Amino acid sequence: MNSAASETASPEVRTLAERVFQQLQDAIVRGELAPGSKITEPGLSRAYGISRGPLREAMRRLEAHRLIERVPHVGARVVKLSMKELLELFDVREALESMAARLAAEHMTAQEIAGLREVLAMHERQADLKKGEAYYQREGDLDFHYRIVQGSHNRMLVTLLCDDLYYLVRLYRTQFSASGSRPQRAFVEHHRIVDAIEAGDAELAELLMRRHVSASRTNVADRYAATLKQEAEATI
Amino acid sequence: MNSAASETASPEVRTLAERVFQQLQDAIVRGELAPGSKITEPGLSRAYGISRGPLREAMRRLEAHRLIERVPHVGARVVKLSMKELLELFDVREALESMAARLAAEHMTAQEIAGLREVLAMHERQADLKKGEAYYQREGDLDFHYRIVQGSHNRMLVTLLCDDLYYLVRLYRTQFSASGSRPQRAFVEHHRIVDAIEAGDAELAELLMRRHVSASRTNVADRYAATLKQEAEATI
DNA sequence: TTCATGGCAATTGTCGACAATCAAACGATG
DNA sequence: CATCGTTTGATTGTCGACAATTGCCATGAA
Repeated sequence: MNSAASETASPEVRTLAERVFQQLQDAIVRGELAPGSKITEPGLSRAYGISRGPLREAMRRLEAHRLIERVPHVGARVVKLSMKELLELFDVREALESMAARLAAEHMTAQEIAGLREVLAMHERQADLKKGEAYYQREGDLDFHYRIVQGSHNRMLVTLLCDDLYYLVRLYRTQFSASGSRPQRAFVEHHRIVDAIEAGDAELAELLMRRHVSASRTNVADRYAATLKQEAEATI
Repeated sequence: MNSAASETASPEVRTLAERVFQQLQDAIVRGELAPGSKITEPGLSRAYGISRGPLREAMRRLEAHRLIERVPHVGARVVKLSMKELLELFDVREALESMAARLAAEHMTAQEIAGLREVLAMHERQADLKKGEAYYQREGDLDFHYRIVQGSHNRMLVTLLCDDLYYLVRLYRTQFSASGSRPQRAFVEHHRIVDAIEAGDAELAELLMRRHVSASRTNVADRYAATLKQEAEATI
């Protein structure tokens, strides 16, 4: 099939619009394009060395994924998540991911469950080695949730969460420079969720995932409140 | 502001791409474009009298809304919902709408609740007058759910359900020529949900909505199974 | 008859240019 | 000096044309 492993890397990025879409998506999620900053078509066109045609299609897709906001005849800017919208996102995640956990408990294969345990073990190892570095762990956290969603075997759910919402979650982590937060408790909760899934206890898996996401939500909200308070004290 | 009420009707369809997007969306949902049929850019370009540029952007948006499926360098065709995907859609709706009901019970204003009761009363009147005609009722059913989602005051939830998934629901109703189905029970369930919302009982509202959507799901599945059986007998 | 191969037509992807629209800078006027 | 209208500059929306890729069809060989 493929003689070498180089080439254009990704599996099927046949079109320019597709490639520049992924590049822009990455740039936004990684914070290289500042949130709220205005992006112009001629500017990006020059920066990426392509015409405005494919670029506009890429921007349409970014808009559909809620990574940029467009106003007709005015322009587009990178989304700037407010705390309100972030909490909204958590509500949606709570609803969808608890459903995903329920379906995962019903449909996940033994092989998929084994892979899930593997991920969990790797997290534990990392937590032992470098206790401070929360970055890898956070990426791994997303990987954990990712696998459960995939385990639901519900294509629509997978698309919604993995293709749409998870990019927003990652975007939040860069925009709010989300620090680690409660690793031990999260580990325990993850373990219990996997146990429930392995036991085929759909109701329990759903309940635990719901609590897990909800706890994460309140944790974020508390942290944000603390940050606000801290800023207020600093300006006194 | 506006001297006459004619013009191009819709409030802010300033761009050609926006207009043709809505027209295509309507045509697909209403079944005028057969499901599974291939749509070509030159064809639609001629049919709607516009260039391929705006048309491609409209098609990108249709793809993002899962109303058409595109393959690079090959073409696009109108989605053809399978029963599996339809049941998946119901699972997602169950998760999101139960959450919406919970939030609605917490955040809906007295005015919004009054509007909801109005919708319910209108349904009852219609059910009394023309008992057979289920079409209006089905549209009204969507209106009922629509208002509760809006009442959640969660913008992300509103976008997901009203802008994305409800078009798929309507598409299913045309593609499967979904007949009325269980009007009385649905009425009762609707009433109880509104009661719970008005009482501010979030947990109950969530539970009732979950059951409501779930019951609708099993109803659809049963009907489909009956249809399959009927077809099998016809071919004997 | 069936399968492989080559060419051909159609469609998609991409580009550059023109027209419509908006935002801000500038100047005029009360 | 503030406010409003005008003008200018840039950006977005739209269009037609060219290049690249795909699928089909005919032709020929096994």
